[in-house]
Amino acid sequence: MLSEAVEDYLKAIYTIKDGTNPVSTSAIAQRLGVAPASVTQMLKKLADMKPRLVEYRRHHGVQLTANGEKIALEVIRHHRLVELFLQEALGMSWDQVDQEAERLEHVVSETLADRMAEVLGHPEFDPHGDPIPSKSGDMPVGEALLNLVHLNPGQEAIVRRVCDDDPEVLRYVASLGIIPKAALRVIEKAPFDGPIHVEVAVADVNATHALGQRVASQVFVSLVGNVDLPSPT
Amino acid sequence: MLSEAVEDYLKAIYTIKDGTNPVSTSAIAQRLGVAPASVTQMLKKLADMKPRLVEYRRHHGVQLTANGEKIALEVIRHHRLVELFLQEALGMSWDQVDQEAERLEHVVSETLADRMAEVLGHPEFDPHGDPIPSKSGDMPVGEALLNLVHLNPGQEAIVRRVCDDDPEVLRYVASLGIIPKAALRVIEKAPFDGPIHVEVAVADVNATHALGQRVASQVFVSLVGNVDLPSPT
DNA sequence: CCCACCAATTAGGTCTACCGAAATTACCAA
DNA sequence: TTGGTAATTTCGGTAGACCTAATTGGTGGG
Repeated sequence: MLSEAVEDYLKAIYTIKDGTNPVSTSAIAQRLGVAPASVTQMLKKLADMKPRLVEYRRHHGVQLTANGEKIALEVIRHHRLVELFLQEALGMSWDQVDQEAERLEHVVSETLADRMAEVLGHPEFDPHGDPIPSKSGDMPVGEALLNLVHLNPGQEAIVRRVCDDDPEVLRYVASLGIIPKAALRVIEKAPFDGPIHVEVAVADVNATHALGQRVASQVFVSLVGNVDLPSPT
Repeated sequence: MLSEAVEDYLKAIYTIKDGTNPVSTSAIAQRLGVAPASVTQMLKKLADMKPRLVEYRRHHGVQLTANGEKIALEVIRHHRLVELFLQEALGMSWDQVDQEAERLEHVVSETLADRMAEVLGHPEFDPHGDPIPSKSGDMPVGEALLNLVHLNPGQEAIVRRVCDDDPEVLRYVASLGIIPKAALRVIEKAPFDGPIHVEVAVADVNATHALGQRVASQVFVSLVGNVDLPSPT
């Protein structure tokens, strides 16, 4: 059995990586809230494990090996299944489930994860809209998503994902009706990174809200219907 | 937050203790599967914690303080709620839930435990018949229980608890219909610690089984109806 | 009343995962 | 080509929890 620390590092590397570029020591340190020196040490250990979990070149970052990625996906699968289960089966709010899952992901057995997946009907997305890897390690691919801050007035979209980093933000946007599957339309977008006014349908009533940049940038959507104004950057 | 090790020691002390006698170092060592030296070291630490968790006198064993007992009960509550939840909500078999709960008990938050208790209807006993402490730390008291090996031929009883130490045994006795609430009657008891023949009602059909001492001693019952033969030891 | 024996403790060491400070490396820019 | 700088790594240490081996303490049998 791998330690929690190892699982956390693999997960961090997986979620940070963008394309095939190696991931930097400092990015991992920041993500995990540890000192860069600790990361270097751990990366050396991961690169030396019997089944090599990462490809590591000093001063050039790391990449997961196939083995490492497999484990990262298992941890992520557990995390997201737990999140969804806590919400669906136990009625916990979506701003609580992430931190709970952060601890549970390491101790949930494979058979327990399978039971949850079964009960939930082998779901593809967690409460925040993040994809849940299948048992075989395949990530469901949704449509390409746009950040809400990049929409222009008049555009209509469906909320697909809300970044789960900040529980406060989650609670706030949920109170506005901004959760995955919700429909919204951009009414107005103030210049100079000003607030974005969006109209959201909540219980048959449309309400408009002004979202600051900080909040809007956490929301990802897919466009729907007619795309009015192509964005001039 | 207390470490898992601390929680495990407190739980062990609580479950080992009998009456008000101090618990011995070696008993704890055996229960936790660690060396006695490790226990001594940990007991000193527990006795020195800001809120004292145990009363410890060198060479004379330990006792939990009120604080220590409170924490032990919380851990046990989490453990048993998890066990029951895994069985009820996820259909896991009763021989699997203990080891799963062993890991989950340390990472389940208070609010998650409360949600489970709520969903389960504030249950008083776990799948093996062990009492689940209330949130305020009260242990439900059932009837006084007898070990199955002490019953005499002709006596009828209800199974109340099966010791959860050995999953194999759990699986075996469950296959015989011996689970909490099941009714049974002792048919015959071979001398010299020989097998005990019991009749168990399973799905309207009565079947009799011969249980060895090892197995029977794990089963606890409460007598029902007329007590025929008082036991001559 | 003493001693031997067993339980318990002390002493010294390992392993994991952290840290801060000091040294090193990569890389860009003049 | 040569710095300078920021990112990384090395180095020496800490804390927790465990171990083995050696020692000490309590106590029941003689």
